[in-house]
Amino acid sequence: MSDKKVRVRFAPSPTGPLHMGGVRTALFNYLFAKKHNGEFILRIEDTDQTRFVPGAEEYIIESLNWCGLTPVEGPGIGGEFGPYRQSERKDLYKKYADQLISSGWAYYAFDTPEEIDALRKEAEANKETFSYGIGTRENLNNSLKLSQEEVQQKLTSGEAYVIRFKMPEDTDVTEEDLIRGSVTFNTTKSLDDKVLFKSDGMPTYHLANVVDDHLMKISHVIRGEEWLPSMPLHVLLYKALGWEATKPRFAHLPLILKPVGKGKLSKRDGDKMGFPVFPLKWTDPQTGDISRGYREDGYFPEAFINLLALLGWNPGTDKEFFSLEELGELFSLERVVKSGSRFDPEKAKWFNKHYFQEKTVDELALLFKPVLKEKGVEAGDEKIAKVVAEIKERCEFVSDLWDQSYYFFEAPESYDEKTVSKRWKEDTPGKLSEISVLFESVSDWKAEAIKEAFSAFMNEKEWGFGVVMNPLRLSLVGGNMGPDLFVICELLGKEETIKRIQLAIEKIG
RNA sequence: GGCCCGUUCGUCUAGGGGUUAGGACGCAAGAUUUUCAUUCUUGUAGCAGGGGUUCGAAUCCCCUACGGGCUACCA
Repeated sequence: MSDKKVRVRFAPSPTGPLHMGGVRTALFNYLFAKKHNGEFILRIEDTDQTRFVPGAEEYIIESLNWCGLTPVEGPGIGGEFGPYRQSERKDLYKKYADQLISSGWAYYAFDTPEEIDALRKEAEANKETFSYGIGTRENLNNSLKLSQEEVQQKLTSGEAYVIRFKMPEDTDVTEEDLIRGSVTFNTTKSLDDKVLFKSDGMPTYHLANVVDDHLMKISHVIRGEEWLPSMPLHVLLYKALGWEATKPRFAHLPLILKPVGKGKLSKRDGDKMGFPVFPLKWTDPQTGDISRGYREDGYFPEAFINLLALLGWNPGTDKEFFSLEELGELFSLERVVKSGSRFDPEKAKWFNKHYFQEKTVDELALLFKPVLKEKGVEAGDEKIAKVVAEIKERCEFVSDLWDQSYYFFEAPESYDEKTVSKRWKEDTPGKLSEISVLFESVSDWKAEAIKEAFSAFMNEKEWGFGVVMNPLRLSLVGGNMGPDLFVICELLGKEETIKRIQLAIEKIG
């Protein structure tokens, strides 16, 4: 490996919200940079103006920020290799395309999209695939076939053209992938003459990405496996442009697959199975469709990062929880697995639960307050903290806090039917009435004291604890959930506890 | 179809010639909690198939099957 400074880039296209697979690509780039004291750069690849989606770039940047993957150079940040939006670099690419033409590595092609489409359809009808390149280019409408005069005439008359790469014949292109090892492609067998420069004056991804990586001194190209088939084209482009000596190293990451079924993870899977596939909530500006996000679903960014890091990478130890900083110290491309990973939403929850449990009661109480406000509940900080302390361990998301504790803030409106039929006997109302009388007499309303009084009373009456405790819980909570019964009594307060017992006797009967 | 990449418990993975094939999620059972959850313990389950190479193959090679990606004037 060369000893030049490590500079990596995350280069998304602003065509919509960033997929969690994209976030993982960004993460691995970021970690690789951290590991090697290098630089992590954001570059927006917006060479296709027809696919521009308003808000997508902002979404990408906000997502990276939420995850803590902050670039050192990029749009809105600056840097000495800017601009970092390809649309703003438009004027820069043409000269490289021209250079390739004069050196014989590329040519003008005047075929219209309709003509190519027709050829494609024709081939399809014969169960063949049309490929513009070796074997077909000599018979098409381009500067290889046409005379110099004809080409010149078309050019000066302003006829639309594209510039295509002239793929050399029968050449084996071998390149070392940092994850997969040596990969070889034969040009004649698998490569066509890709368009480098479009008729609208913009470069395609292939040209822009090679030119920018070179100009931005990118040392390592770390991207998804879907780019592996175009690696030989890019390698050849570096050669054709005379940049072989400083060509970056390549690493192609395995894909994230659907939890069940075939194929890579898509937006639909999330909708279908009830988990987010995007880091942040996204509202489609065209259709108004809403896609849920990890952030809005209550995941902590550290959990999201942790689960993403372990999807396709592991440190070779049994350790499973890592901070972003730890990951930056441990990461290596050698330990990235080669095969695609199925995403498991259950394990994602487990990661969040871990980080949830690691939060202090005060931190969680702070997160809980806005939820309470939204529910129209007024409660003092002290009570909120006490409640959170009691129910924390049975929650894995901030949203669970309310589900597990609403009865501390408002009396149950209904009683769980199963619990009623199982625990509420004929003599229950009578027993509970006696308990409420007993509670009236408890002067020191603390869990310990209540329990003591209750136990003494139960022993004196020779009643079974379960026979009374369960319906009592039902009266206070509305179900069979919650922490220690006497703690609930204490937090509810004497008056409210007795009120709820009487309410349950009335309502259940 | 063509090209390329891949294949260890249901899932994420360790292991890279000699291992009782290890861990985690999930699931199940037990313990504990006079209740629910937590927690703890135990269990469950895997080298895609077939040929080689070798004293010995999950591990190296080949074939097959299966999975995945790409095959646009999209990235």
